[in-house]
Amino acid sequence: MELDERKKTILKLIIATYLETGEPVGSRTISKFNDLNLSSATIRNEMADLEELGYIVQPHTSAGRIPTDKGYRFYVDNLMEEKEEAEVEKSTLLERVDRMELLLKQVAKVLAYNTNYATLVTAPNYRKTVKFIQLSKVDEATLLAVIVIEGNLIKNQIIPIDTILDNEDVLKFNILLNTFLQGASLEDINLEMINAMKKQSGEYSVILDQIFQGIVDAVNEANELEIYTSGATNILKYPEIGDISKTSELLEKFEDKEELSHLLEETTGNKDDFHDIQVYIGEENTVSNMEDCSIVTATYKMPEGAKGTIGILGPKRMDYKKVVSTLKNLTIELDDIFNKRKGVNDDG
Amino acid sequence: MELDERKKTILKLIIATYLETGEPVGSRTISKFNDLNLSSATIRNEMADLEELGYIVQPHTSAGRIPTDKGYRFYVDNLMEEKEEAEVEKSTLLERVDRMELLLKQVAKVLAYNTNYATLVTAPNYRKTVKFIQLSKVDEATLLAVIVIEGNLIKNQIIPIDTILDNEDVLKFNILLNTFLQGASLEDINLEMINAMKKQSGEYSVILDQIFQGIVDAVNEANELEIYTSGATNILKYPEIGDISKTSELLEKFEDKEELSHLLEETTGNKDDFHDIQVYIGEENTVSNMEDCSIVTATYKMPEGAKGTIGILGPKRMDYKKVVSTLKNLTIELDDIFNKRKGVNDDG
DNA sequence: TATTAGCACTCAAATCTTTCGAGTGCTAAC
DNA sequence: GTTAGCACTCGAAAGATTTGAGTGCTAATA
Repeated sequence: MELDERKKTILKLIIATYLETGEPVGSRTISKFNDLNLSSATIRNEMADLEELGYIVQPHTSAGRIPTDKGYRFYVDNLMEEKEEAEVEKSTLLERVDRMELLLKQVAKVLAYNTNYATLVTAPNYRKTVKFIQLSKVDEATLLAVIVIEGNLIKNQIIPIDTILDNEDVLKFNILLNTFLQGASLEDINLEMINAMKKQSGEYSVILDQIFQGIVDAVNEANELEIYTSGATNILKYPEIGDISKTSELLEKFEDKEELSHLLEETTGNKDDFHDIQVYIGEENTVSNMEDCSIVTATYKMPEGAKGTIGILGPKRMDYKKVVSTLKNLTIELDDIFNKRKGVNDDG
Repeated sequence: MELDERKKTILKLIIATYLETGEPVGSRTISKFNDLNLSSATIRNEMADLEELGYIVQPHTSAGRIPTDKGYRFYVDNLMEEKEEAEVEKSTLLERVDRMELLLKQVAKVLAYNTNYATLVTAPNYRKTVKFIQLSKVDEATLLAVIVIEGNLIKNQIIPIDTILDNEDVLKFNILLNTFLQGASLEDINLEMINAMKKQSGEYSVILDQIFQGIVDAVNEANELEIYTSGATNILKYPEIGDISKTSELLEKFEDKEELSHLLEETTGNKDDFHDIQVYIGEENTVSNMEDCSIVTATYKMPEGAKGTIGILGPKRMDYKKVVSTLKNLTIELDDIFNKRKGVNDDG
């Protein structure tokens, strides 16, 4: 059965009211909306239909109705109109920063602050290439390798060495490293390349090994999955999770970046919607312990087609309207930073 | 009234039992300890005395006794004998790391893992001096400043510039910067010094300003209070906090580094005990919302007399024995790393 | 045919009642 | 000084009662 207009209106009112109050919504409450002009009895009949169709459910016999996952889904897809442009306060809290890492951390923080939910942001899946590499002699026994990745992700690595090098040696290494590595993507840096470098340099085989080890370590670190989170403690504010042990599990899960990556990886780039905002409601989340949560994700795009994900984790009874519009604005702002202003990812 | 031996024994048994079970301890329970050979009635009399003296209290009329803050204090100061060396499993989980920052993060983590409490570690209050500074040209419009502080704390700063510099210019700046800044403590880097450098360099006044700005930013960042925390979610496991809103407040407080610094700052270097282990019980904590917590702190020392603090935050009903001995071992290990092995703070 | 008033019914939540038992304090005997 | 014995207390758990929001159904109405 298709939902007729009236059923849609009623369903929308039920869900909107429930989102506000968190209490099961009764027929009387709905019948009070003036523009409807229906008695509670009529609403009851409609509600019975909506329940049969699986959009709402009674937590117990003599209670009002609350939305099911299916109900939320219908609401998000068909009923929820988005906030008027005027209503949405532009955040503009993002400062310009040069380093992608800092920018994304900031995004997570601002978003958590604005929404009062837990937020997570992944770095874009762009092909990370070495922009610049610098080996310096800190003291007789120590080198410092600094690797700047495209997007100004910076990795430092202390390399203890046995052999004493003079400045000229270090300079030579720098030229060697930059010749080979500049512009190379991180995946390119393999044994083969290292061997080629070794061949070219000839001498210093032991120390070269130490240096390469350091650089490989740094590169691996740079290649690690980067997820920035913020507002984890907001999870404690979701009363529907209730049980402290459940909350605790959820919180721990939220701190486990490995787990979070699973949460987000399926989301990136499924559709080609405008900013690809997606909502995962309750059981739609494949990760365990998240049945009582919803996750809203958005995709931001970098000039070369690389994409990253921004996610908001909240209770099912989440202010979808606000979250979606906030995310939309944020991704617009981000795209702006990445593309027009030629900021973070400036190739120079 | 002084506590006689028997009262001490009974108090110790009461507290030890309570630490284990978390339930109020009754006279019958204590009378069952063989080596005591006293009836419950006698214990009751003694308990009445101990209560009058303020060491224990009844949560309600017909319940057993639980320790007061004063009781805990007496236990920690006089009754608790520390764990036998044999019982304590050496952690040895600390890997050698070159960078102070990473080491301290690891300390916090290992400690949280071992104790199941929330932990916090402050960086030592040593006079931070610049060990090495390196300016590099990343691309035409961007410089990268890398500053290595004593202890191998590394700060990176991206400096956007307007003027185009050739490599020789950069080299000149590097020499200039290192000449002035190497060995300088962070406090030394003030306007006066910067002006001196400017005078020496003569030209490029605009770009020098940009560079100095970047370096000052990085230095300020390095000078910021550094506190590393771990195991915050363990707070959720303290049942005595109970209320989720209280727990939540505590958790938020724990994530606020500013607040934490207050918590620890009074502790450093009060006494000159062996590793200066201190216990703050309940109301003894001046920070609000922490009345139901205890904090155990220890001091580690660096060769030049700099000190840092390691703290463990747990419920009042905390395993003081274990925590104190764990902290003792850890500080010994840390002192070992800092002093003997000449690791992290190696002056080269 | 759709809507509604009316009414009996349901059931969670709040409140009160009862029971139970661990633990106490006190007294009198040892 | 120690202990057995006993009356007493009071929280926690379990059960009983009340309340009220909400339902479904039926019969009357427009």
